[in-house]
Parts: sequence; C-alpha cells; structure tokens
Amino acid sequence: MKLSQKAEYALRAMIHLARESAGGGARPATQIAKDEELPEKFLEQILSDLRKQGLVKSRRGAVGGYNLARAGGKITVGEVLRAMDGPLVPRLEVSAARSGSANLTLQCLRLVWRKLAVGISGVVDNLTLQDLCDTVEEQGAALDYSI
Amino acid sequence: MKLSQKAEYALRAMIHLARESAGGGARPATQIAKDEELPEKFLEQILSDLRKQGLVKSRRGAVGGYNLARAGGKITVGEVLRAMDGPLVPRLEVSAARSGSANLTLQCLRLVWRKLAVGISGVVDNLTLQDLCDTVEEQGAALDYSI
DNA sequence: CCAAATCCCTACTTATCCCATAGGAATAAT
DNA sequence: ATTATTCCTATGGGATAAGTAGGGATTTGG
Repeated sequence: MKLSQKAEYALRAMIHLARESAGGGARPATQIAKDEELPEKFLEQILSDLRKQGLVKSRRGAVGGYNLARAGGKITVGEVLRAMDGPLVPRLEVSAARSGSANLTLQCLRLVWRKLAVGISGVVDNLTLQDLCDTVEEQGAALDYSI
Repeated sequence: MKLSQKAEYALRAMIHLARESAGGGARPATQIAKDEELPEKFLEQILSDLRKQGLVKSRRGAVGGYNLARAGGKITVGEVLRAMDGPLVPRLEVSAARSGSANLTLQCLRLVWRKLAVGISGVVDNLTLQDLCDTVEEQGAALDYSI
C-alpha cells in the first residue's frame, strides 16, 4: 500500500502553491524546487502533468511560473493523488469466470477493495489544500512529529 | 496507492483457508494453489511468511499442510495485508529539520498520512476473514461484479 | 531585435524491487 | 523405504519508478 514518490512530490508542490502563491504572481518551478527541496527537473515533469490534469495553470516566459488552477479550498488531496497515481485502490481485473472456490474468494476480495475505496475516498476527497494549510497554521509549527 | 501482488495472494490464500479448512484437516499448498489459481512456488513462500507472522500453522510430512492459526473471526484483513506489505500508509522519514516553507509543507503531509491511516485502519482492522465469508455467502455467488 | 527567463517536450539511464522459478534439504506418515 | 509435504536459499527476468539531460517554444524587457 504505497504511494509513489511522484504523488508525494506533487502534493508537496500543490501545498506550496496553496500557501505561497495566493497573492497572484506565478511561481517558477525552480523556486518551488528550491523551497521544498524537490529535484528540479523531476518537479518540472510533475507540474506538467498537473497542468494537463487541470490542477495548475502555467505561464511561460520571463515572469512565468505556476499557479493553482482553482482556489486551494476547491482542490482536494484526492484529486492530486489520483492525478499522479490513478485509482487509489487496487482494481480487480477479472479475466474469465473462475472455478467455484476461486470465484467465491474473488468476491471476498471485491468486498475488501470496495470498503477500502470508501474509506480512503472518505478521507482524501473531503480534504482540501486549504484545510491542510489552515490546520497546520493554527496548530503552530512545533507540533506532533509522531508519525 | 498499490497493494503488492503478494499481499493479494496472501489474502486469497487466507480466505481460502477460512472457508475451506474449518473442518480440522491441514491443507497442502499445492491444493490451495490449484483451487485458487495461484503460482505454486510463490505461494509456498507466502505461506512461509504467514507462518512466521503467526497467521497460519503448518504441519510437515505426508498429511501436512496449512491451517489458520486462529479462527477466521479472530484474524483481520489488516493483519494479513500488513504481514506482507508492512505499514499500509506512507511513512514520512523526516531526515533533518527543514527550512521554513518545506517544514510547514511536511506538517501538512503528516496530517494527510495520519488521516489516511485512520481511514484505512478503520476498514481493514475491523474486517475479519469470517466477515468476508459470511457476507459473500449470504449474498450468493452471482452478485455485483461492478468493481 | 536580442537576451534572459521560463515553460515544454522527449528520450535516456539507472536502480530497485517485485514476481516468480528452481533445486534440494528436513520432516513425517504409511 | 517411499511418498508427500513443508522449509530454505539462491537466482533471474522484467517491469516500473525515479531521476537526468538537452534542447525547443514562448514571453518579457531593454
């Protein structure tokens, strides 16, 4: 049950934009990379993907950079993660009908995946970038390293 | 957000044992492999791991095989998945203290991971092998391919 | 127009690690 | 003994993730 590094980087970049670029100006990838300690060229690719998924807007040229495509309160964590990794829960590719025992087992699996999907979606689809910024801000910076 | 094939196979084997071997006799790996259409030698390794984690009991020799270590109602899906894949949620290995912006971002991440952990655990740690068997059995075999 | 800054695209490399296979040693029943 | 099984270790192949590199396209400012 692992999330890709790419998805983590994407989320970090998005959180950065939500916090840092509320004031209009576009933020160059190089600066995001430096501030958030992300590999620069890799981040470029990620931002490009995020743009294609409609999560950020870009602007080229001398004063170019990136911005959230919508307000931070309108972008959920789930959108970001799924934009990078696809579906968040294992999908059962049922080839053909199976024999009796195997078939019952696969039904059990489906049940698990479905419940997992509900649980995970319940979290990430109801959590916006703004929520994150707000919570961390009000908690202060020195709290809860226990994960 | 992907589960390893190994974890899926393990869960399938455990569900098989929960359903099929309630009546005492140990079930050989070869038969599990055949019934559930799992790669035989790979399954051997998986069962060996499950044994080391205390989830199945094995018996060697001519009438040997595997059995659940406890009743199916006492083994959760979460135990099985974690036995194979380790923690189900990304763990943030915080190296050193970061600069201001990166640090705030990492706190946001921690918040996400923590909420995800709660959501996922809430599902898999409250779902036993017995639950799965019961649900599927009472629903009948021809239901709900929609995942 | 020119230079600088930036996004954009594509190909490549590298490393990791999952998935599986193979062969045989230990153990137990008949 | 023979047969059926678990148990252990090593190995390979292949996919995929993670990151690098280089250069083209676009915009701003002088």
